[in-house]
Amino acid sequence: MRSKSGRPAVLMDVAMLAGVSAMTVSRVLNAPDMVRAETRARVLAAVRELDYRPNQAARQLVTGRSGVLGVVSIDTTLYGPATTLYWIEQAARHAGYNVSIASLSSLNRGSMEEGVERLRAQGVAGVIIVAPHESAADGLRNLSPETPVVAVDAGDDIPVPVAKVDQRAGAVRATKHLLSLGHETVWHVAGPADWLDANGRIEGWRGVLEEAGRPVPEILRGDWSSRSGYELGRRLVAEPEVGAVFVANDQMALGVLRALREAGRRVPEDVSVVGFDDIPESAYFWPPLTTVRQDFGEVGRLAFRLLLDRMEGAAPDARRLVEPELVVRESTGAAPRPGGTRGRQSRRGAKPA
Amino acid sequence: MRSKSGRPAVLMDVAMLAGVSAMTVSRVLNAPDMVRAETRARVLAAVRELDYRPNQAARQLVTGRSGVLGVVSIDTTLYGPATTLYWIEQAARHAGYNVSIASLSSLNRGSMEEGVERLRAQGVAGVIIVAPHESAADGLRNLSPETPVVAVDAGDDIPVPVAKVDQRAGAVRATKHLLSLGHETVWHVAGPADWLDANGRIEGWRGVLEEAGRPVPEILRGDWSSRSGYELGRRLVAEPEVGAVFVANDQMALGVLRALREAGRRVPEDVSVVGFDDIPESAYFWPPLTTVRQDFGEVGRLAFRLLLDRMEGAAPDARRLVEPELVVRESTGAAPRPGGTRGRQSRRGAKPA
DNA sequence: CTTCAGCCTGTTAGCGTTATCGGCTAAGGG
DNA sequence: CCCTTAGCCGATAACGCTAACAGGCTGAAG
Repeated sequence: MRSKSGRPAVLMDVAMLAGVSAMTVSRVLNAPDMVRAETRARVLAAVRELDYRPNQAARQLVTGRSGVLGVVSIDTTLYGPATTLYWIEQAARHAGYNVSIASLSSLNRGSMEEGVERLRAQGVAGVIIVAPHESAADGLRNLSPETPVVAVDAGDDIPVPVAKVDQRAGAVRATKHLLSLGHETVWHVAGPADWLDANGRIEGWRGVLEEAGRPVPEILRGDWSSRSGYELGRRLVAEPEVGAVFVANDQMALGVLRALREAGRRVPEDVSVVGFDDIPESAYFWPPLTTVRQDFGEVGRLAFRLLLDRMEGAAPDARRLVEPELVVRESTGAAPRPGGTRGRQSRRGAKPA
Repeated sequence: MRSKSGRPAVLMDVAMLAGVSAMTVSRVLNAPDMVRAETRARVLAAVRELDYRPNQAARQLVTGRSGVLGVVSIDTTLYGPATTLYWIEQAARHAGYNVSIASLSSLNRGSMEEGVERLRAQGVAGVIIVAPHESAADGLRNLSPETPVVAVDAGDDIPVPVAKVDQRAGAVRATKHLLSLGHETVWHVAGPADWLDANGRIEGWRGVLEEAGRPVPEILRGDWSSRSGYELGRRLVAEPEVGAVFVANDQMALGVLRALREAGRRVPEDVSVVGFDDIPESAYFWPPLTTVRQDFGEVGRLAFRLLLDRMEGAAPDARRLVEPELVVRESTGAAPRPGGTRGRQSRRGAKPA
């Protein structure tokens, strides 16, 4: 039943209906054990009768707790950030928190700080930052410490706890996989220069090649999009000796696959390709893509746990890594035997218009 | 400069530093014209000096306005909802609103109402619902009208304004395109039964076929995933007469393409395929996918505008459609001439293991 | 019977902000 | 010269809730 008068019921209305004081109603809601069962039942009945909902603003004003946490994020349209955000929200809800978001449309020097500021003005209890950029890391450094903050996929040199996938380890696995297949070296289509993820993958890839004493080809820079993967792929097919490519995400890998096919290079017979992320579609690429799976869900949950620790004033050391996993499908295969029977002809110009 | 004592500055601190009353400070912040320029300057200086930030909870408590709006959404991991959410947030921010989210993990009868409830308890000024399900529509019907609510992609028979893409029109375009290419009829791989989008697309598709007097093949139900598209695609290749397929989203279309290729059916020579959504990757499928573009950004902005109207008590009639657009790429082509020279051999069993 | 502890409930006083009204000053009109 | 008006500012009282303390009641111990 709705409130009798127009306006929604407040604590006092419930108290009067139940014949108790306002304080008792408050207690029933916040510390039920402290009130006698019979009284409690009467109050609860009144609550239902009036369809009473506590006013969060008033509660927050007096307790200082808002029960809301903020997520500032870059481009939640991308699969990774979107998935991370989703799982943060799930975890937060189960712990009784609501989440407010601030999406950054661009990432110039101050926009991240401004996002945090907006959330803080809202009175959030804590903030999770999903903006794996170098420049975001900059912004993080001069953040006032009043509000607990944790970051997702940020660098190691920032003053807040970080939940991240071990990008380097993922790249290492991808590169070693390719080497173990007999390829002499591995080309790399990387993400944008200011993305930490992109750089972590470069480091892992380069490390393996150097350690194995292999030549390190020049990096090709993409922007995560299939379009850029395609364009870079066309540059790759111009080099007949390219036999293995590690692409920094699955979308770009899709573009690379297409460029390869258009040039008449077979995958994996002529060229092996590894992606990164394991988006749900990549198992249905042609051929199904070997890639490195990132568990974004785990990252989201971990980030939330770190924030919770932080908000409860727990040890601030926690800074953990989520392990990525190589999932081998059909886009990688043994290197063609050098000088083998099957000529590695570069069919330049065979590309259909 | 931070506040001198530990705790953050409040209105009164500013007032004392500026030598005015609290009320004057409040006015400077909310109605600057009402205070003399010289006083205003003094107050503003004090605000900066103390790094004063108004307490939103207190403000909300007294004004009743929160400046926050809520979005309840199903699976923000999907491209459509994620993009819509992103643009809602952009629009909201520019209008000075913050946004809180409530993601639904499942959509049983009450979960949507519960999501709205959670947001309302937070004191949001309005709610946008992104949950294009039949069951969501049910939940919408018995929503108390205290908080303004608008929906995205909902049915026409619900009591709130709706911003949506004209799914039917999109399906009509896709189907007519296929028919105009000479195909006798068009198969349809649909989305889940309780998704309104899925049903709108079915209606458009069926309408065109019936109007043209063509046979209406049985619908194949998927779940939006590439995996389901693949499985359904394998059912399709078992029918040699399938020459044109309209798939309800691009991810499933990817799966269908793969099943077709595995069975040795060429696209578009043997089978034409049209998708829906135009995700960024679909231009790089093999072959590039003909599809129907939905402007999710426009939908998000429109939804926000409708909500704003609603919150300001404007006319509640506004219920507008965003037009989808057919983008023709290379996955559709002329139907093979019936009984033509090029045998339409169904190479069942040619699928590589 | 008194006393004291322990449980339950009520009273009071804010939390930080804005609405409302009223007062003060200075300028303008009669 | 007084009265009005406009412009600016201050005092006070909410907004709805909870923290902290102050009782009242019960039953058991002395």
